[in-house]
Amino acid sequence: MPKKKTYHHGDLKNALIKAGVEILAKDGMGGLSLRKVASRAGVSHAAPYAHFADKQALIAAISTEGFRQLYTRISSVAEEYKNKPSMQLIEVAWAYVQFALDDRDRFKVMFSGVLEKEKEYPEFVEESQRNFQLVKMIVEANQASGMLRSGPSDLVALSAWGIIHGFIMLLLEGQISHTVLERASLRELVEFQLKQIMIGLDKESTN
Amino acid sequence: MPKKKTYHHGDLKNALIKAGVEILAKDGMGGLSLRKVASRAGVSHAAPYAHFADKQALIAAISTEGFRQLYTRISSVAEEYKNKPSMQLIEVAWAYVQFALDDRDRFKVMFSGVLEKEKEYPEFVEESQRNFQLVKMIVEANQASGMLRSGPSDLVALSAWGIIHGFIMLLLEGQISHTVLERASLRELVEFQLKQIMIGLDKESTN
DNA sequence: ACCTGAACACCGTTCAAGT
DNA sequence: ACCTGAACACCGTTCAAGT
Repeated sequence: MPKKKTYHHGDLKNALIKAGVEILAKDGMGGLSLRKVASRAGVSHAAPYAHFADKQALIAAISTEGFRQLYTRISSVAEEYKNKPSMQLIEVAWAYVQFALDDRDRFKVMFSGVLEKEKEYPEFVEESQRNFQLVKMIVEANQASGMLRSGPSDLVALSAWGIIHGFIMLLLEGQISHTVLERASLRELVEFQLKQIMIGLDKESTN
Repeated sequence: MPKKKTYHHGDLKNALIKAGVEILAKDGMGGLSLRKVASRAGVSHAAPYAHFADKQALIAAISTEGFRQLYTRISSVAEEYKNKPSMQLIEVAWAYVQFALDDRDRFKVMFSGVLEKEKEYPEFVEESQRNFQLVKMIVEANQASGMLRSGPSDLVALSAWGIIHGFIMLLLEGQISHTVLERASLRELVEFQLKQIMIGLDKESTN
């Protein structure tokens, strides 16, 4: 018979990332321990150290993988609405909000400073920059189609990203007041936020 | 002679909050342990449990105290620029940014979901809502003086807060690209962000 | 090369006991 | 009422050893 299994996995490294994402979704950041991740992947508590220098390195890998998925989703929505300039920005923003809501704790890990010394993880930095470049390109397309004011595209991209990112952060933190959330759907709130920086939309859109 | 000291403190509860803030500033969230806080306050590791149900309760108290200080700073700046409508919003936003930068890790604790089940801490909820009400009032004053578009003041307040909050979060997370940070000062970036939602400022302000 | 089991220092939390 | 010291379960990390 063939050698069946080397020890446990062909690819423990990715199995650990996957286990980490699952634990994050179930138990949140407070419940994410390296020992639990190892156990869920079916190996001893010391096995992860063959693939990750420490807990931070696993968190970096989880974040990096998250950025890859975010890029895929955002770029496919941007492509889909390429010929509908009036909707593209809003749909992209909405996809970003959904990404955050789909997996709140992974989003927090990516953006809330759980990962310290992020500079030490070049893949993490690269993936996060790739996402910003994408936003910048989308902003440039929206400036060309007259949906956004002209101006340095990286600064305008920062505004657009910031306004949606701030909204999500306040939302995830439960900082958005009850009365606001009762009056409008999340989708409407996102549109209202974004329309603040879009051109020719000085009318109120929500009451 | 008088009884000298009961055991150690007259007010261990506040001494623990203070010790927690100090450890947070020095060692960050990862270095904040209840045992270290107790030790810094000069008591045994079990003493905090006489004043806080658990570690989360101490974190809630630290956050609540942070919101109190934030309110004090924001409202005093708003008062100071009450008769200078063109500067008020920018100065308030700048004070918010400085508050975050002064004590990055405390800010993260307040806004990055380290505190789970925040609903269980009524003082925390109350202080955070008090801050939002303040922003709303400032927005209303700015609408009255023609600096901000009309519209439901709570939604506009959410936009203004969101855009600055998003900027800070991206900044603290190191997500703002090198090239952007080289071209403009933080102060200029904050102004650029805010001018996106202010009236009659369609010109570019930064190059 | 990849994984295990024992070991160490540290942590959150509980509890009986002391004043 | 306020605090201590011992105890327990859990955690991150290291290391000698096994295949």
